[in-house]
Amino acid sequence: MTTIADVAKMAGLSRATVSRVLNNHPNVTEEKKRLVRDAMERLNYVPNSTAQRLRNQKTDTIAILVPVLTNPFFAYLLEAMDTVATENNLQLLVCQTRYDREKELNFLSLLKTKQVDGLILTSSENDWEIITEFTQYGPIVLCNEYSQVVNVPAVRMNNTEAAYRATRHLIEQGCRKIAYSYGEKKSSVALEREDGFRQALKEHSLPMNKSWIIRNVYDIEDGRGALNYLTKLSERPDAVFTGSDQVATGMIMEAKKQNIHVPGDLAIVGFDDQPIASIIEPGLTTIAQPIKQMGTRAMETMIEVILHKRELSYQEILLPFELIVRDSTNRFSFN
Amino acid sequence: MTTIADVAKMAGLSRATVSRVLNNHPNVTEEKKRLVRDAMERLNYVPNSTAQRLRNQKTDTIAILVPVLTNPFFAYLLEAMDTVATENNLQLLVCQTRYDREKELNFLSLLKTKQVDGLILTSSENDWEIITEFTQYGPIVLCNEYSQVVNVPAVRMNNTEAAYRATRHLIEQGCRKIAYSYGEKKSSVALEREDGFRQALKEHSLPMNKSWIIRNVYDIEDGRGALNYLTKLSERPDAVFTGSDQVATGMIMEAKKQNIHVPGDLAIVGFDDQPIASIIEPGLTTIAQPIKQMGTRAMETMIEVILHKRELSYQEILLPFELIVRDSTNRFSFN
DNA sequence: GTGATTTTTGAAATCGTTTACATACTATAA
DNA sequence: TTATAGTATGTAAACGATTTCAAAAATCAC
Repeated sequence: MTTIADVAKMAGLSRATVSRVLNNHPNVTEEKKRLVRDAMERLNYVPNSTAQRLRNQKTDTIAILVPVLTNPFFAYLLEAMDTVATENNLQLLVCQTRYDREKELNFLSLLKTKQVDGLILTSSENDWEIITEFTQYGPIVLCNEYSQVVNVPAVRMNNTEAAYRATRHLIEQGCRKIAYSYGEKKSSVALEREDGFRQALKEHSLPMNKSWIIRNVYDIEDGRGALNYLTKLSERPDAVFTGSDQVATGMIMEAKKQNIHVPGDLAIVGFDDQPIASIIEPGLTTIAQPIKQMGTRAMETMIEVILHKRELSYQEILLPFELIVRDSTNRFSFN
Repeated sequence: MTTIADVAKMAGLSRATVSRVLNNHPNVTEEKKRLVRDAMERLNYVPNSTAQRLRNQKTDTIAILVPVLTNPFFAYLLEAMDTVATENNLQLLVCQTRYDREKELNFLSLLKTKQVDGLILTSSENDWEIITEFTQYGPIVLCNEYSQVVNVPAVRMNNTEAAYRATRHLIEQGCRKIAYSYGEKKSSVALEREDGFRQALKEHSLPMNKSWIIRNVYDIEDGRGALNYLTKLSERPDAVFTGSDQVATGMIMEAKKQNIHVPGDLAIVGFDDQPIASIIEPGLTTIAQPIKQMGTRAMETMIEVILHKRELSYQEILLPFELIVRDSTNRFSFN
């Protein structure tokens, strides 16, 4: 491996001068600059970035914790973050937690071991008290998931409000027995949505049947299972508000298979407005999240801290959502 | 920041001994071990991994170059790689090239600058000669994309054969005027598929109309555009073989909008067998790639080199594909 | 108790950079 | 010419770990 010392020797100069050329310091004569550049060229020299990291005490890398890459919501979120990061010469370390507490802890330790300059959390398996501990090792920004306990910036959507609106929409469509499905039990996202859901039911004095709350559903396959579960109940719901378009899609597909009419027998609302929502038939009513904005703002906030040394503290960036109505809830003019 | 020196001081021992405890070296008395561990605990010490990387001359990180994260094909590929990497205590550095030559070059330099121990390429924008140059800086493995020019392992599918089979299937369905769409011009994947496509046409003495070859289509939106392009032609094709389920999906959606019947007016074959292929109506006939296997084998090959110091040379790992027939090409019993 | 052997520990070099400080050189002003 | 300021370069000490080598301590054999 060719090092700065080799370049220095070949150029007949000291390592310091070579380093100065490398970092565009002033006060290096054009002649020496040329000498150094020639030597670098000849030796095909590239600085070792591990050494630079050690010396400069920064990595120019941000860790992003996501549960899974295969959920489009997180893929698009990452894409947005990546765009901003790249523009600012920062690397992204993409970390898949697979909804696993242990894995998440390991990734959080990246901050401790100084492998990354900052960390963005998009979901979380551990208690907020535990996560709070890690804030002493480096900047953390929350995106999507959030908590007031952890004193850090949070970029998010008002999930309570969104769930409330989605549920109210179902009620307005004439649904009276509404089910709710979500993924992680502890997730703030799921809790908030459940709040909004309950609120809407309460406002209309509708019952809240415990067996209509389904947890641990994440993807299309889980959605199919959830639908099967619902159809086996003695008292079936006439609508379901799901935590994800993936799940809703699985439900619609299984409903078709079982000749359950959507929305006639069962109206379905998804979440995220993923491409799939407008592809499946019937089109899926869903909540459109400002994914791109969320990713962008989260990364920008991180950059403020990392690059511009801004102090980091609790700060809530609330982004707007939109209820997209499609046929999966259209009970008045279904064919 | 607390360093190994702090621990050493508190334990009343040397840095060397602390390091030995850290790395489970033999020949450290239980008593000193305890002393060191206590000190680490008290000081909440964690080794700085940048320093370890510099000293050990390895990063335990593999870079994976993918064009985009939002294409499920690459998301699933990454997931498979991630699984194997994690089991072997390796980190993944996910790099989005966005089909950009410059970006790809920058990521390739990660090898030069010793930021990663190895690199897996899943697509490629630069000439193979350029990529060959980088093999001197560290191990490269090809996955999906491939080339015989670069003397490195390649895990892939026989795309020529797959395209041939898909096209023949269309011909067997009675199609005679078949279009072909792909993304990257230089990509080996696209070239191979075009080969297979041409071969099948030739075998059946079918014409190959230049205006039926559509390039630069990647996603659902591009698929819509491609369909619009085709419908505007004076001589329209009666089938299209696309390079991706995303594109095929876009075409189906736009076809519906324009009242073009699939497969009656236009039969469509996709590629990848993404979830979407069985969700859209009509169901999409497509080639199922062994994504999980591809990712797994590629990462395993890399690990052989990194962890077990196996010599790396050209080696082709060919994996099987499957033609999944659905309604988008079923011209005999469509309703 | 002595010498040989083995185990345990520490001092110092190393990985490849950057930078504070010292020094040498150049230019300017009196 | 000399003092002064400013510019260009080099020396050596970081950054935080690991490891070689040597020395010290413990163990063993007689």
